[in-house]
Amino acid sequence: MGVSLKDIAERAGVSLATVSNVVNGYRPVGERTRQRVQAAIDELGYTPNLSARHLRRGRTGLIALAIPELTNPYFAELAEVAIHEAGRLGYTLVMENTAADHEAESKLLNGSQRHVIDGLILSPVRVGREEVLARAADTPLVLIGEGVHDVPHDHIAIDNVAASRLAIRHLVESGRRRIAFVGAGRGDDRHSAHLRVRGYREALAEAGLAYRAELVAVTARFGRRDGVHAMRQLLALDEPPDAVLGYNDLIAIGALRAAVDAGRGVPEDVAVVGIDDIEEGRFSTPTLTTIAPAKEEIARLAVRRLVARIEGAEVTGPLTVQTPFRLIARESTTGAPGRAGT
Amino acid sequence: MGVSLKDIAERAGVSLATVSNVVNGYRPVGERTRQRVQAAIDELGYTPNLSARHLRRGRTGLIALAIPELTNPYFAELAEVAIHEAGRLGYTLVMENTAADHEAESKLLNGSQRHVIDGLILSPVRVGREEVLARAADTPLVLIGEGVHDVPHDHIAIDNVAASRLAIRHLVESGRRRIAFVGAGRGDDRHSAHLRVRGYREALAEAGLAYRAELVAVTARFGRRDGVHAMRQLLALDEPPDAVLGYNDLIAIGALRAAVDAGRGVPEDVAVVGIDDIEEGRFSTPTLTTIAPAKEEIARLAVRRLVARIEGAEVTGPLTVQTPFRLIARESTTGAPGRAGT
DNA sequence: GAGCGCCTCTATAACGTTATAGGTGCCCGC
DNA sequence: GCGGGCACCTATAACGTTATAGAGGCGCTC
Repeated sequence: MGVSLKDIAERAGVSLATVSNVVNGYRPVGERTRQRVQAAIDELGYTPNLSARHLRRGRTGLIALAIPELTNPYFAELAEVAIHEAGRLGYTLVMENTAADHEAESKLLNGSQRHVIDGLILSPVRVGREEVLARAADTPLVLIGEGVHDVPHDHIAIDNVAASRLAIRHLVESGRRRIAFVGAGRGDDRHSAHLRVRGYREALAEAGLAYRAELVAVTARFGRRDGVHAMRQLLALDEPPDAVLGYNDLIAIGALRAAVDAGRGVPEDVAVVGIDDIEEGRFSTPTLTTIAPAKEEIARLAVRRLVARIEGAEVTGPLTVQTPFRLIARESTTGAPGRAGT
Repeated sequence: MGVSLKDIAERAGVSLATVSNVVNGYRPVGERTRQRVQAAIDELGYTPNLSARHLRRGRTGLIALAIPELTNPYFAELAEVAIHEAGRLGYTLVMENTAADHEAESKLLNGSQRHVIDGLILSPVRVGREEVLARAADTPLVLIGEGVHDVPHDHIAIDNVAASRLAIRHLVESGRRRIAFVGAGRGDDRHSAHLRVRGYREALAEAGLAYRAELVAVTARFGRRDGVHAMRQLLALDEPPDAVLGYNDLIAIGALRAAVDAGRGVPEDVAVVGIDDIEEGRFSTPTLTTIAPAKEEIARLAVRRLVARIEGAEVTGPLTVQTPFRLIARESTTGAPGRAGT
């Protein structure tokens, strides 16, 4: 169907191997021949057949980014950078949607797609340390976000405990005393929700504030809807919170909206902080104070690490990389009317 | 490296071809042999090498979904469905981010990735009818959204003129008289922005309202930020609008926020409507009235059509399919405080 | 001026599949 | 008991690429 190396070889009057060398630069080719071959390539419009190349090379040029949900803007933003970076390095990124489903994560991990992808970037939610350790596939794996620690794989994440602490400190400094956490996980120690709760507790202790179990709301998932439900219950308490840290921005936005529904002023009656710095929070009413992780850095680093492993490069430095983050104070805690979009 | 057909063949004591037939069911295989082969497959953990299969079959099993931006929730929601549907049909979906860039769209269209993907779903923004007609690649193409018409390719979209009209009619019925449109395109007739402006004009005419050029705001792009900027200028007019239709929900949300910044009440002073029904609008303050296209249907249909073309199936029915849409009235036009999330 | 090495280039064998053309053995009908 | 047909299976040639081994020509050294 398409134009193949053979066609070019015939046209240019050289051997197959020479054309291949012109295309790949694996072996040097004489200047005159190179030009003749290049001319033939341009004329016939040759593009390499990647299936054949991959078969021969034993690689597919595909890497997968597996995230729990694409409709969470945090992951969409991450994916956008990752796609670009992968392309830059000559790889094609395929998105896998685990939907926070245990089986889906497990399947990806164990490479039911064995021959399809050269490597996997996984944001684990349900899958645990043991499963990662017991992983059968032989392709490189890079973990992003929290969930699994102490495994022999690259791992890019922020320090969730510290991030959470920073958020709480901000609330304490602005005079808040009854601070709630919305979006705690269901029991599993490994999930980042757990780490963020830990940071919350540590920061409360630092500030000399008591930890109250009724102010920590567990949610089934981590969307806006969950934030709304949890916040409604918190606001119905005899002593409702005067501030809330959401597990992520989506939950915080849900909490924000629930507060409005209940007739509470944000931040006068209750301040709200999220984590992720999704664009939505820069335009919400009020705009959302948040902890901003270096998303671009996370995505880029993950892709680069993975590709380096695939290509067998010597990767120096530790397996686990903690990327920076910072607090961005906006209306939902400061009250100072800001300009939207900043 | 991996386990190949050959290994299975040796283990089961049959020929290569037989194993292939067990795997693919191309030719019938005796029950006893089938079981022996299947046992070997299970024992050794065989998975087909897709590169080889694709080389042989001339297909890659990959289809691409090219959208202008993944961080627009509308497209993220679309992509999520498309990924799932593609997987169901045995294809892997790769996301291409055109960033609304002309060159990127053109490259994809003309298959600089010729051998990589079996088909393309494109949401065209910059590329025009002529370019689609002149397309060099021989792989099937399905267009989604507006932008290009009257081309010999499948095309899935809503009737933008009608959608826009419906939105305006809703505003007129609630007593609005100075209705603005935010997010008109820059001059190119083909973009859906143009069609939505047309629907806007038609509906105004129907209602006996005059069309005023100063109420149609052109924006460079279609994000929240653009909505904010355009709305600021509209509100600075001597006679500011009492209602706004945004090109999409993101623009509408920007407009909403700009109105709040300017101290205007929504919807008392100015009503706001968007198009897309992204989840964000169900939790914003106020919640956003919008035109909801049948996103799932669009994504599913696009993938199915494409796969049908790739597999050479007879596709009946017209090339262009218009999918349904409906108006969802929320606080930003009704004022009636709703419950968030609906 | 013969030998050696280098620089180009070629021939060819994989990589793991699938499809085509053929080959068994067995049962059936005559 | 023998040819024909069928059901099942095998051998093998592609698909387009890359890597390996090696062949030819030319200049350099001694």
